[in-house]
Amino acid sequence: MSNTHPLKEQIALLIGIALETVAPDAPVSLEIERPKNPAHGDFSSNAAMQLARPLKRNPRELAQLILTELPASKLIARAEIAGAGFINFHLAPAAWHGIVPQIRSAGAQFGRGDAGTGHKVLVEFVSANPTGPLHVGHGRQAALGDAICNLYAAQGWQVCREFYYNDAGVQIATLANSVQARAKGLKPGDADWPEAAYNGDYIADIAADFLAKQTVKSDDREFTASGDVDDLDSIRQFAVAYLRHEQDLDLKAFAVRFDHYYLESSLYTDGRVEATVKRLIEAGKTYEQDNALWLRTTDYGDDKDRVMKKSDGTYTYFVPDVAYHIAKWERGYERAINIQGTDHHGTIARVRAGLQAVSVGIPQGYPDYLLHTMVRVMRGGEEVKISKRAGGYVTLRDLIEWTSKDAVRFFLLSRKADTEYIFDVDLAVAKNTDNPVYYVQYAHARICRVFEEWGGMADALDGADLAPLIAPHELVLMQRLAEYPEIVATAARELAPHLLVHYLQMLAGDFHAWYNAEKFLVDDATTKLARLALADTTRIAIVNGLALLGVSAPEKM
RNA sequence: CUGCCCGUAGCUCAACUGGAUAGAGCACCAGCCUUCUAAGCUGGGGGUUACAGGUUCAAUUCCUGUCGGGCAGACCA
Repeated sequence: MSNTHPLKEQIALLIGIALETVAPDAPVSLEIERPKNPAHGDFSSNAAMQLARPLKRNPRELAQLILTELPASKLIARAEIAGAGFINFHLAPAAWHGIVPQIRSAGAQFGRGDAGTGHKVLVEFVSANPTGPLHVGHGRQAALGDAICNLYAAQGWQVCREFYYNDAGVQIATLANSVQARAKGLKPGDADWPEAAYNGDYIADIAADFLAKQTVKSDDREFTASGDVDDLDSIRQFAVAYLRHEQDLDLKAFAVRFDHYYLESSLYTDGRVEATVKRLIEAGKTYEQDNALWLRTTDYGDDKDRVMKKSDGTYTYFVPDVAYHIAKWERGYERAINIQGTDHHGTIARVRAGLQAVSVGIPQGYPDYLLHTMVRVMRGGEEVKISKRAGGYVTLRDLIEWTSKDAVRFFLLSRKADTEYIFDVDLAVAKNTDNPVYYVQYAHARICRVFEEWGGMADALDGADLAPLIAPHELVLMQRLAEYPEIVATAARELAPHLLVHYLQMLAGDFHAWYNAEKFLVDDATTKLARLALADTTRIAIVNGLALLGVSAPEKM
């Protein structure tokens, strides 16, 4: 199964043959479009307009020549010239019927492609430091990251889902101090409470478990508390393990899993940071000034040079970041995608500069970044800003508990990453057409209900005569279904799952309209089987599409 | 002050990366249930694509400038 439009390619082929005669030497980028206006046919080509200038001829005349040379095909009902020189193709209904058995035999494979076979991609997302529960922004990352991984896997890529975190920096020290203060019985606001501290209630929970000498186990570590309030190292390790476990629970509730956790501290212990600095110095891209070591990031388009090694001898944060990305490259990931908040955009230029400066063959745009904006939460007409668990922010788990995993995923994926999103909790739990996730799932449930009512075996639909499928609603639906593989491919390429969300809403809309206009389980057996086959095709696209988004497709609602 | 992102119907967003008359949903108005889920569907009004130039057969899309919003701009992470 390819990831292109099943019919578009065939039309392009026909035009290509005609062009060999009309304009054998002129370079034309053969793009077949699907016109927005149905009157303009099913497909259209602007080849004649592109050729008008190089050939110095009237585009409509060229279009006529192309039409004359176009090989005959059963697919095309008629082709005509329109507007400034568009060639519009109206397809025969039988051409659309062809996609139904094609999709049904592909089944779960429908929409998958092999463009990425043999290639490895690493997607880094969430990457929250273990200093508190995941908030809604992490939720947006988790939804985006998981969907993008699914989309790439659907194109044949070998995907690694990676969670990177700082387990030893300033913030972890703050965490340890906060837990220690709680363990000593202090509370936020007390005179001795540390100035830089985390104030959420969860800190008190950690302190209590630490004193009780509990053991905590997370996906990537396990630790038993010493219970000694003066043992800051034990407190730190316990708190990190505790919060990693909390985050695991958050991720589990969201049905997101990671293949690998990567620790910033490991970059120091395994010598990668030192090695990176050495490489940069040897490449002549550094200089010393004011007792600090600087990297000439301005050679690679950055605004100003950046300090790598501070005058106190420690490294700035982007040095391990560069070392980490060299490691990604050396691990064989020819493509790396980082999903982060827009507040990180300042780091892009310097990380890429560092990767270029080491000259180890890393391509210029490595890694890719997908930056997302803030999520605000509305409930009962008011913005929700605080939560019981975390204090200052709404957590991912709050949101899932108020609504559902499916709604949170679908909603957070429904907008381009770079637009701000307002999450409407009331809408997410609504059981009506206003709620887009419900609308799509409901279409699926309706199809399942029809099949239950029918009671036959899906196999009976193989080879069904599809000639009765000529109603406008049916043609629209088949046209929509044929677009699915392209949508998946584009959503992957553009790192834009919202395209798929949008598509599924359109598909569900087409189905609901058809369902309302025609009864499927009619007396005429041929018509009945044809309609059931098309409904089954729709079911496949909805199930496959929702699966890529990490959203379930219930059979009953 | 500088850099990046954004600006499309009253609201929330699309627009196949330069195509034809800029599309959906919400809200508003008018309709549709002896029917496989009305938990749904059909129709209608609503736009100088922030503004001004430019590039070309064609601009919401690309370039320049202006205005408005978001995020950054430490030897912080």
